[in-house]
Amino acid sequence: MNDPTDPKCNRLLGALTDAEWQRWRPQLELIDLKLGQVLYESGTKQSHLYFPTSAIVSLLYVMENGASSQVAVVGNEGVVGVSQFLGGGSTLSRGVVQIAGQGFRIGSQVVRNEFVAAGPAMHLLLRYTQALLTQMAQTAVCNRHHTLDEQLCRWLLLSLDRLQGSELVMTHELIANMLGVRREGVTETALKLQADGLIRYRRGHISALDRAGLETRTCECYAVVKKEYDRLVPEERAAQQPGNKVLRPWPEPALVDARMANRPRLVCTG
Amino acid sequence: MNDPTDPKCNRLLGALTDAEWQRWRPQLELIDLKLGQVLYESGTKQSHLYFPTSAIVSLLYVMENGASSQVAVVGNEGVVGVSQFLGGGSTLSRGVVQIAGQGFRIGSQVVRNEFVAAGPAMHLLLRYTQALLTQMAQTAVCNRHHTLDEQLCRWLLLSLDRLQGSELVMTHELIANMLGVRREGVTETALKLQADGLIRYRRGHISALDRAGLETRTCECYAVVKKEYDRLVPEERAAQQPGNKVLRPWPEPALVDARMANRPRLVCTG
DNA sequence: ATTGCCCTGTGCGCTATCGAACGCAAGAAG
DNA sequence: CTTCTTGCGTTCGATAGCGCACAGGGCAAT
Repeated sequence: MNDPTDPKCNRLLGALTDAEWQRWRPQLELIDLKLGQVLYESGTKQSHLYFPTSAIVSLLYVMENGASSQVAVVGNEGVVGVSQFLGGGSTLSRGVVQIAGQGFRIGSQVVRNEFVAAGPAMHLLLRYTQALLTQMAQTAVCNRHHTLDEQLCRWLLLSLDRLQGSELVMTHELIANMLGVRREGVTETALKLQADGLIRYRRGHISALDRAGLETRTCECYAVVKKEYDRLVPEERAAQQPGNKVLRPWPEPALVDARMANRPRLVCTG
Repeated sequence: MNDPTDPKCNRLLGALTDAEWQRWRPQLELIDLKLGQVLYESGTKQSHLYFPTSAIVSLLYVMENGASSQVAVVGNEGVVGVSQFLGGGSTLSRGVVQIAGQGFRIGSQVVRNEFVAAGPAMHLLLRYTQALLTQMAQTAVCNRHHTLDEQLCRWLLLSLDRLQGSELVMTHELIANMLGVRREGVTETALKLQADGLIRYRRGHISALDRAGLETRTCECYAVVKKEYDRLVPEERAAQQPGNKVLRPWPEPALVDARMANRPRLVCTG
């Protein structure tokens, strides 16, 4: 914990077995992490993983309107860039140095090598795990920045996607528990949606009448998460068709551009 | 997507290679998932993973005061119980059936077998990933339910933990960006903390004077996440000491009991 | 048919947070 | 030294969501 130029004071590097340590050691680079430095950008390829020793890194989500929220913080107990070994290659957050200091970086490939022994099922499950991470992070940001109206629409759409049919058995009270809000708030919003012909409900049954309408009312969170699931978890049986690579490491250019657009809120001073 | 008794209509099961499918198939059990059924409880050992086909499962966080929030939703695109293969064994959320339907379950060991080929470094990284998941989930809940005062204390403590020394270089504006709140809100709260002698600051430098005091002012989220990190990521070089098992799959009984206490908010009807 | 429960609609006061605006002063730059 | 940037303190009105309380009505069990 004391000498930031000693890799072992990162808790993960310090916990490696001797054999692994010998493999990794020659590849580790000591680097200075400057305040505001961006270690990776949302949706872009990353070439290294970062193990902070004395620095602290924030994982930030930045929304379309420029508002941001931290979803996690990484210091000497962790590593920045889990998407490198989970298999997604990129992730939708941004890694920013919050407290200047030092750390070590290592080429992604070195770490990926520790994962090659396992089969495709494991990699599939890990990509799913990354999608789950994305969903949780987006939930955190959504809870912070979006209105109940938007969130209810998001929730309805998420549920409808996982359903055949368009009716769900669900009371306002239960929805309120899930969203973490008051029951009355759900009632009020649901009334608005019903008045506008988007949904209809009766005592514990909600029917979606106008899916497209719901999509216009929800926040970006819905589409962002859905897109990431589609990227990370193969559609239907695509994975079994010959020539269809299971691992598609980078997102579509459109997504990258969209999220790169609103970058300079925390400036890169390094 | 159509026949809920066909395992392949779960997107993950459907994406398995033939060899894996043959291994898993005999172990898969079709089960009915009833509304409100609890698939796993916060902090407890889980024996199976669940692959929904027509059912939908909510991952809920329940707080000490009984308030709850969904942090993710799992349908036929995913699996419930990632902590089984990430290595933590348990997780701090609760899995509740949100829409009744069907799904398949499989013994945890079958899935874990897909992970045995890899070395300890991979398992270490995966346990860290689970800790990261926990942090994100807790952030989501905290954003929903806790006051700015509590959250600022949490943020300060999280940063202090990852720092040597007790001064951080940080402006109110930057903190506001991280927490996703207004700068004025941070100023106001910081003033209160300073008036009470917990911190002191001057133009971009914040010093913690009374750590214990900060801990009494923060929400449960801080301690919960810290405890989970300590459980999942080995302290210092403990992992290299002979006889010290790296994998400690279950949490301390105290934690289990505390989180079991406030269970019956979504009742188990099944 | 009656009873009773649970879901929904509504109203009211309260608080935390927002959004915008402005003044001040510390400290860096010249 | 002066000047300028940047970070902090404060105010004010607006608003979203909270907590509570209660009334009405659908639905099921008896």
